[in-house]
Amino acid sequence: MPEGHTIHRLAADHRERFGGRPVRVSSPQGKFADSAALLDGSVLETTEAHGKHLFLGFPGEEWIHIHLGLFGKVTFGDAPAPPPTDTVRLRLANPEGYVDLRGPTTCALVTDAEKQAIHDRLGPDPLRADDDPEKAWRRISKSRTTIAALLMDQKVIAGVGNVYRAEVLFRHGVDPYRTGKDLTRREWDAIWSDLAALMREGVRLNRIDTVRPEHTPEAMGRPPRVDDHGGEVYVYRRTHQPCLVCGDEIRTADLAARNLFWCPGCQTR
DNA sequence: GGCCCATGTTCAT
DNA sequence: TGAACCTGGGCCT
Repeated sequence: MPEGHTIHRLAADHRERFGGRPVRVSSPQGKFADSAALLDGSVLETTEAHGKHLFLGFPGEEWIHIHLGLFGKVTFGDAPAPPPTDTVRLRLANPEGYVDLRGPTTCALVTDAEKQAIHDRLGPDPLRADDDPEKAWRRISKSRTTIAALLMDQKVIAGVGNVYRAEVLFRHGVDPYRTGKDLTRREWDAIWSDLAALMREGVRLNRIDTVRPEHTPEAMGRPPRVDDHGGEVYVYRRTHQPCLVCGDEIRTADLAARNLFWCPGCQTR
């Protein structure tokens, strides 16, 4: 379930449960074993998220760099920690609890300079208070690529994934196939601030909800429904279902090897 | 048990 | 553009 909100939430949860104290570090699965041994028993000093990248900071400006990819999962639990299964890439533990990381694309020990290089190649993140949407606008406003593809490009904007991409375009009535060049400054500003608000709410609730109160099935006089991925959304994975707002059939298409979802009735701008 | 799919990214062609 | 990588859940037989 990894879009940017998940990673920012993980940064906060790791800090709260393990920050400021020594942690046991291990890699039952083995791929991170050498680095785990180096860090074992040292203090987790800080945590940070940028887009979908998570950083756990240890003394000596050493960081565990984690990227969940499509499959990565994190499980927190209270002590006593159960014996780890053989897919646990990283386990952190202290007397109160543990956290297991499975299936990440990346789990590596990096230096401060290597961490900085990662920040440098990422675009601004709506969840990082000091990040500047202007940086993203400079690229978008010059690009002939579709806005749907640009929103997924982490060099342009960091943290947006397939769900937020689909949902924010719906909420602004924007046709996903319009190009970056064609977007107005006003539209971009509205999209950025909406993403910041939606994703902040995503961090708080640890799920993606994008449906405005006036469009919930209850408010629209329709039967209640449950999305199969934990949040309430307008278009993501709702192919062939009627749009909550206009009733048109939600469409899907392949775009750059990812599934795109949109409502042809609402997204006409 | 096997097959398909997924909120992601990188590398080879 | 396609394959590869990392894992688990759902659905099929």
